[in-house]
Amino acid sequence: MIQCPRGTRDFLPDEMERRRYYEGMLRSVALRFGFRETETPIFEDAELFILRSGPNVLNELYAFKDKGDRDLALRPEMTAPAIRMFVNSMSNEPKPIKIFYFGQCFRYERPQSGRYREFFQFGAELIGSATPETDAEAIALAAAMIEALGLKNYKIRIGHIGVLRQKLADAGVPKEKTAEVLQKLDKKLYDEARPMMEDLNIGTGEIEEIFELTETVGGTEVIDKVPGEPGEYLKSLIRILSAMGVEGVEIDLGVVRGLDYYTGMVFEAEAPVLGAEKQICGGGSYTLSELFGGEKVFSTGFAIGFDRILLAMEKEGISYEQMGIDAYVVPVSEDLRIKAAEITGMLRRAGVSCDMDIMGRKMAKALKYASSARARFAIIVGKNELEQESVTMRDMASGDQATVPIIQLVRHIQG
RNA sequence: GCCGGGAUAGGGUAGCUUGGUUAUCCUGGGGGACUGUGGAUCCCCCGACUCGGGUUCAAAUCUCGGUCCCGGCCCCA
Repeated sequence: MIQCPRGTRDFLPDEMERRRYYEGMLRSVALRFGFRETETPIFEDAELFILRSGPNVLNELYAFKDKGDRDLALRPEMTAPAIRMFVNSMSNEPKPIKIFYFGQCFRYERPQSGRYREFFQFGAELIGSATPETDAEAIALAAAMIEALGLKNYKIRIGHIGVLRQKLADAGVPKEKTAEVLQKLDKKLYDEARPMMEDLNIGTGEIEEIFELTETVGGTEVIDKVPGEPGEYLKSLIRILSAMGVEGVEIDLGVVRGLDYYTGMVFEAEAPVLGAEKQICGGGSYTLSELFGGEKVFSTGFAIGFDRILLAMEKEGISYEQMGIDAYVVPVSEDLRIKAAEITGMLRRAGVSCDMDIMGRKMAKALKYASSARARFAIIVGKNELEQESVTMRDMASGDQATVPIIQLVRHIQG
């Protein structure tokens, strides 16, 4: 038996229905915020992902050559494709550009809880604007999406990469070492960061100050401790968020978001129920367009890990009620199958979701099937009722039955 | 890439320590008892030892390897 490749999944009808339901929910929230949906290819020129990434990214890239000897890669994320699309064909559109997308991404990683090799992301980008309002829009959208799904236990943490970057630069950390130091600071590996900075002749006092900055964590009141322009920026960001009704965010200057294309605000959301892989959302402001041959344009974006957030909801006990169909048509006897087909066709044309027995089952088994198909009504087509151009309509939940003229059937089902 | 735990019908499981007839039970699926009424009962049927090698008279059971799953590390655009 052939099974699905490691780290991938089949989605059976019940689960697929649930996923589509919540996906639709996210989509409608994004639309409500004035974002418009886009879609980019699942594979791209490998260059697109290699340009801005370090060796780790490369190791986990699903890259291959096609028959035309082109170097391609399955997308590991969707921000780069979105910006490529912007540079290719949207750069003359009125700003700001607000887009969102949903789709699968691929990373060759070791699967574990909430981590797959094929996984789904729901992301949004605001392109061409660099105001605090822009960042607030992104965070507010992320928060509204998480709220809409009904997740209770989550935390949004906002940082500003400019603070640490500035501090490191002032302290004399050379540009090419910055990323390395930031990486250690992100993980709070002070014992490793300290000798690294000592080697760069950074004074002990300054190292302590740097460490202190990464420890600036807490409610919005800690903003006062954030120095300089970033502090002012975060202040106005929080003010806007609060005006929009987004409360309870945390400030955490230790949020560094690993990679070095972020330029200012960065944020993450996590759901503690998930354990090791608890991050459900991440984003920030960045400039990428010039890397892909466009002008330098400021953007803010984020992505929600769809699989993870669904997992978190499950762990919180948020249950999803499966949909059923409106009606299941069952002929009483063999000679009425054509009549049943006729009624089924009529109902379907009228927009009633409707199914009928196609296995030649007897009535008892057909009703049983109707029940497992979650039909609201069974439409029993029998000789006696047909004499008055009627059928029996059975409420599957209550068992109540009524004789209904065929011409009124649609109305009865929809009412 | 590293560490640990696993894999028995579609789903959930017993058996494995101590190798030995036809691999247990529940559920599910198909048909029937019921010729015009479901989720009840009874009967019949379908359906599994993850794959490959080794030890042995004999392997679901012991052993080695592959694959996949689960938890964690690394990483996380």
